[in-house]
Amino acid sequence: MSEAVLSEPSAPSAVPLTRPFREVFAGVEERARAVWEAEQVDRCDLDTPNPRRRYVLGMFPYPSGNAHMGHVRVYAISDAVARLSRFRGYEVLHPLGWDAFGLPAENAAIQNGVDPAAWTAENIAKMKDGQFSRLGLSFDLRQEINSASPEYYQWTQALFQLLYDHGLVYRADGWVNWDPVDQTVLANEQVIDGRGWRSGAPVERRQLPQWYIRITAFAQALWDGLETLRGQWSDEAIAVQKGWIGRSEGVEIDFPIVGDDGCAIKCYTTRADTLFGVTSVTLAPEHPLVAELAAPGQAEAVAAYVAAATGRSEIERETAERTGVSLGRIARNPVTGEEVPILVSEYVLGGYGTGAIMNVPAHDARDFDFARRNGLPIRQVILPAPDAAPEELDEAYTEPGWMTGSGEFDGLRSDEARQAIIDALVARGIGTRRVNFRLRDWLISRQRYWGTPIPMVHSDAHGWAKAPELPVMLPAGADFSKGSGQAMASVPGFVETVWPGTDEPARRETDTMDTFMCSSWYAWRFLDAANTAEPWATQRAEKWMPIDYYVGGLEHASQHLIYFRFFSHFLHSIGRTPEPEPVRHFLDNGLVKLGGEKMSKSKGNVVVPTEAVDRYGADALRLYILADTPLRRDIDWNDAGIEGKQRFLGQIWSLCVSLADATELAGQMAANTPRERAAMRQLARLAVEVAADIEERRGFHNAVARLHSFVGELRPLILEADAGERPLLREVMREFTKVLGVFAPHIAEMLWREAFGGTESLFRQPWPELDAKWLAADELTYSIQVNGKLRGTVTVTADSGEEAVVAAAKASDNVSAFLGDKVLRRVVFVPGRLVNFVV
RNA sequence: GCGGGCGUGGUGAAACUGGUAGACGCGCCGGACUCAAAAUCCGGUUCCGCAAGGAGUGUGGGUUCGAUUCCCACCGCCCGCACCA
Repeated sequence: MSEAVLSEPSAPSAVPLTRPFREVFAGVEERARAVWEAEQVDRCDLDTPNPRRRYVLGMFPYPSGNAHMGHVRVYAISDAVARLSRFRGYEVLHPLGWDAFGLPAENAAIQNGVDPAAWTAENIAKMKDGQFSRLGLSFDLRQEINSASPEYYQWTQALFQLLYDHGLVYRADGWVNWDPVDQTVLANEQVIDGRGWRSGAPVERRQLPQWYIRITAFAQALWDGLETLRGQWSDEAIAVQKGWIGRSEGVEIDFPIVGDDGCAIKCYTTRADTLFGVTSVTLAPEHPLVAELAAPGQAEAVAAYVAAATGRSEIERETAERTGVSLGRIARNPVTGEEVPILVSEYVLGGYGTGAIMNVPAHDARDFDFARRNGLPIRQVILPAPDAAPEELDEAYTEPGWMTGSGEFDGLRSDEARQAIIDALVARGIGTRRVNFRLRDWLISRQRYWGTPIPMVHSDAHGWAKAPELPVMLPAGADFSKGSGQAMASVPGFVETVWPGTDEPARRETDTMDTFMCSSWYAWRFLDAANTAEPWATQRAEKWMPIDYYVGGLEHASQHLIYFRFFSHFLHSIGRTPEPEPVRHFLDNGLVKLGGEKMSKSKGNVVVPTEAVDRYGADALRLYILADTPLRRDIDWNDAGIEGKQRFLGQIWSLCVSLADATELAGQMAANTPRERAAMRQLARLAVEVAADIEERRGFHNAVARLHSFVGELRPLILEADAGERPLLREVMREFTKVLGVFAPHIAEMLWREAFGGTESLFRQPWPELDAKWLAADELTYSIQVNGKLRGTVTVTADSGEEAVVAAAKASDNVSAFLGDKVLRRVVFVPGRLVNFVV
């Protein structure tokens, strides 16, 4: 084998060009990487004066220790964008970092007694040096970050305190999602179908004091910002965000309590048009007035109901029957004056709106069930047609319609009546227009060790204060035997401290932050990873933010991207980043599956990237993973597919090698023969379309298809070329290596140098820019239709006008036969495309 | 239930603003090279038909000279959220 020769970087001419590619690819790739390393080709100048700049970022990985195909897909995409951008004259920031806090490291510590920091460092080394490094990704590792290092998390802590200073952090006693297996509190986004997202255990509800970030302060801004992303984010990604933010417009209505002057229950509704159909008012079990309002005779039943409901898990409550208990009190409908009972039921959510609702069984499916079950009246106030009569309902009528039984509003369309009723309520001071969001504040406390310590101290006398010195170091030597929540407290000397500015005793917070805190601001840290004075210099953010292309899975659209956007909006509001939105183009990629199933170790259906690299090479792997399947769809792994890509690279290899000995072109690329002109046209189109496929159309798979087409067109030209044509064809293939390099950088670099005599890296070269004339064909093929049916084609010179084309079309055999002696009614002429005769 | 995506050959898919449906890949078939095989290369590959021709993008309708693309109704699949009043 030739590896011995190949691995010697000072002997570039030693690449055995005449050997078949599949025998030498490993050496070619190794050598290309050695060259890039030696020449520092992947460096980014963060202070560049170049006005053309691009920030290309793949979501940073969790260092599990094993690179998987999902990583390959993300970085094959980001690297293609990065390399194309460099060719096109941009200074490109394309960094790599590690999302290094999180549960697996801690679980390893608990189970095997290893130090989470050591475990994590080892995994990072494994992934970086043994796995990612073999893919030929153009990262500038001078910007590498590790979110679990004190150099990083001191700034996570500083930003937490900055949020605190702006009133965006608070501590509250609240109902939280408690994961009984992982022994921690979970954010709403981490509860999936009522179960913990990692443990899968049914989540319990507990009331505990926790730290929250007031992301709801930016709910409207986050909602509005989505419209600015249209066309740059997929509709699906925007829809997921909208679902989480969940904006709705409605009205809060006061329902006075009979016999309790001045006390009223506020109910939120988006359906003010149904106000005359209210037959009860229902409070959530968590509603603060429940215990106070319960009539003496009902107090015991109410207390029992509330206790049962609040003790149940989310999943139990969601599937529960629509039971309810009367409080024994009466509310008055503020417009009709009618008296309706007040109940408590667990299907009313305590955390949304006012925690109390008005029940309109006739026009809300849930209220309909509730009324049926609890013997409440059902009163129809909206009819499906203006002349319909109210009738016994089998189910709630929730569509718009025409008003009835609603006093002065009868006969109006319900959507008009809604506004009229709201106006009347507002005018009489018993209602307030109100916008509500589903988005909740972000609970960031975690009863875990392996995370960023929350930099706060507490004293019974003074309450809470920011820890005065950062970082608050995560203490080494934790004892995990009493559970994760106690691990930090177990380290002697950690908890005990003093109240800032005094020598009075105080205690440190022992919770850590949700790891989504780390990933909410990492994009800014890449801009200034070595800064010890501040998390980043503002002028760097001015220069590089927002991210131009952000690559990652759609599964992060609900959590990470909400928090990330929140941080960006906040940072923008205080002048630390130039635009509110952090990401221009979000390239959301699908999964890599095997046999239609998600790859997983437990199923044993994993294709390991390093093994694929061993067998086929990184270039073939990267080319394959971008080919055939559109960006957003899931790939179903297929060995034959990657074999095909290796074969394709072999064809390119031998084709380029066959031209290596042609005379170097002197002067401009001028084409005189038909073969030369054809080659120039192919190259011109390839360069333009591949760039557009990637930058504008997200069509990576179409870009790869174009490479195949190009090679298919060029091969016969090269094989048939005479000696006079070979220099130009050599030059065309030399330019082609740039396009190839976007996807398969190793082979491209080596062909550029070894076959075509490049002296400086391929990736320092400009993108092929050819005269616009090569984009225009000199002949055009028109399709000829008769009555919309294809009857033939005709090829004419490109400068032919309508008359000439129509004449040629009429004359062609097949067409004239179909036209016969029929009367020509109309001729449709589409320039450059077709002629349609209507007879 | 609500929101989003999507239905095209044996298969992954393409068709950018309505204009030659199936580019490109995989597979399959045939051929060359070979004692043979592998590898490689060349050709073919929507369906019916010998052909001329006809049919064809989930189903039914519509708009149009012309519809995979636009509109209406329906069927089916996938994903996300899910008692948000």
